[in-house]
Amino acid sequence: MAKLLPTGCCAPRLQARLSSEDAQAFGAQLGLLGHPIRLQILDLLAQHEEPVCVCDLEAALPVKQPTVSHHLRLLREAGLIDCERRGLWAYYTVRCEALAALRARIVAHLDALL
Amino acid sequence: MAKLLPTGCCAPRLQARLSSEDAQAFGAQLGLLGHPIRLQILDLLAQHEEPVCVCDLEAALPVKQPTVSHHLRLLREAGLIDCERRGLWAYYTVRCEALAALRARIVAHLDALL
DNA sequence: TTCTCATATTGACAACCTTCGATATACATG
DNA sequence: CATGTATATCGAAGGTTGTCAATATGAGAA
Repeated sequence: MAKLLPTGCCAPRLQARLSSEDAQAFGAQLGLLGHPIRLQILDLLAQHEEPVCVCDLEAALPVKQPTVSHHLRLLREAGLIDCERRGLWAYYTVRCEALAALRARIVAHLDALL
Repeated sequence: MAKLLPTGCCAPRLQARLSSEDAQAFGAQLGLLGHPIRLQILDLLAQHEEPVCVCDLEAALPVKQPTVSHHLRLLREAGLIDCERRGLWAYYTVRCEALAALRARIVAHLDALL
């Protein structure tokens, strides 16, 4: 008589609810958020109604200007912040709607795990 | 008379609500969550009441066994999952309380940005 | 004990990320 | 025009992370 459970362990066959593509996309969003400088940038922008310019961000952060610009670019490409040029200066603001949407997505994903 | 605004731009002086240490810690938690394989592992564990063994996870994931073990270890060290050995097999479960606590922390942080 | 199997760990390599100096771009002013 | 300033981009160095083959560990079976 053949063995019924060749591997010996229990489960019938696991299948992911979360596809690799979805996991990739969601993971990328979480990963983008999961960086201390980017978190601090969002925090600095969020605590001021008025747009904040790069030199002020640089002064408040423990990294140099090219690094600030780099993270601002990533946040901008993710749609989480907006940029507006005024003369020499570049002023940034949080895109509240985008952050709220991301928040909702995160909450939904986490709730699916409970 | 001295120039009042040496740099020329507006803001008085920005100060982070979020300290570098807090940003580091919170970023690390988000970063841990922000990986497709780890998201899929949590999803697979969460969708089954009963503990799931490593070989079943491996079969459902697009990476080899040592990589699965590696991510399981990270999740375990973060307190997000529990491990229980039964004979040859190792069975994993999500720690719902820990996930719920993480969820609450994330929601609180994100709400502070809106 | 010896064998086998499931999982963990090690070690090496590759891929990716972060950072910053140097440089480019763009705008204002003289 | 030339000069100065704020920000963006480039390019390279260094560090971290992900992956897997090989090996170790530990438990059950013979």
